[in-house]
Amino acid sequence: MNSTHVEDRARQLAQGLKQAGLRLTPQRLSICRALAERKDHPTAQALYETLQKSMPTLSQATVYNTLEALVELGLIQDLGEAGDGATHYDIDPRPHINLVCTRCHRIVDLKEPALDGLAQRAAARSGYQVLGARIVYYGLCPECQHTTQ
Amino acid sequence: MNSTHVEDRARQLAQGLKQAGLRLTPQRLSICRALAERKDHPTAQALYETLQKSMPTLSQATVYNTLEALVELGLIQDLGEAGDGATHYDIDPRPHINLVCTRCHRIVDLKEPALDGLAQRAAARSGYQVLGARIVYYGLCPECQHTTQ
DNA sequence: ATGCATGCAAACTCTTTGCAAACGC
DNA sequence: GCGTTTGCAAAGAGTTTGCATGCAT
Repeated sequence: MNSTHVEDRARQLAQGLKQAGLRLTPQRLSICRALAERKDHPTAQALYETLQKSMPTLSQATVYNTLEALVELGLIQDLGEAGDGATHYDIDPRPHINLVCTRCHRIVDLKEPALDGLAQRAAARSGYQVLGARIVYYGLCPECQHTTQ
Repeated sequence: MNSTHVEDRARQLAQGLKQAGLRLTPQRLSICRALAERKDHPTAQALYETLQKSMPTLSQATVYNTLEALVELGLIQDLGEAGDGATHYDIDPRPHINLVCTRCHRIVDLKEPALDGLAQRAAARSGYQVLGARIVYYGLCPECQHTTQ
């Protein structure tokens, strides 16, 4: 997870958008770069606030639109909300478990081999065309278990 | 899934609330019964609208509060939103796959033995106290795959 | 040059909140 | 009777929308 890796990932996301026929605007590039730099599971608002520092005219709509496009392309995951009412995104599109703390709203990833191929099997059994996954367990993180409130 | 089963399930939910120290109000009983009768994965609003016919003074807050209590007790599942912006609930709390159609917003359940014990293993590996799950694949249902829009 | 994308701000919808009245236990 | 729960309505927050302007290709 060095800076080269971050740049590669940003390029992957941007290339994905381009190959889908979307234009590579400075805003979209910035969003892809911001996503690749993130080590957490940001919300649209969090990305917007971060990006606004270097791009004051950026609008929320652009952030939401770009995230939606990336999700539909399967390049990032839409994790739903984490107890804070806002949708969180996962930069890693590979199937894995997301552990959400409903108290501090932090999310950690967990590699889980049992999930490999599960989406394909589910698709075959149900007839659904599966476009994305949301494998989330929610509860309390180790830290929040030991706090009174 | 006959009417006896529905009544049993409603009683289970109500008993769960009672054992948690919550009072068995007519509103809560109605919500439990409405949940047990459902064969789909309703939103809070959908339940509210259904219940309002027989209980005109019921407030949205009560529906939201009761659903939140049932989720925290692990009696029902909070599936997050299904592409329509509203949170859907699953009456069945056992671990299984939920297939969400992002076009018609229908949700189907899929039994999946690979999920058994997964929550416990994830909890052990991560230190999280796991209180609930949200195992969702989203995509297009067989019907919506064959519609132009 | 063409038409997709952006910015802006208002609108929309789901959900939550506060407080007085009602009622389960 | 006590303390929780409800109802009501307004507030709150995340997200979406519409349209004129701007820019990637």
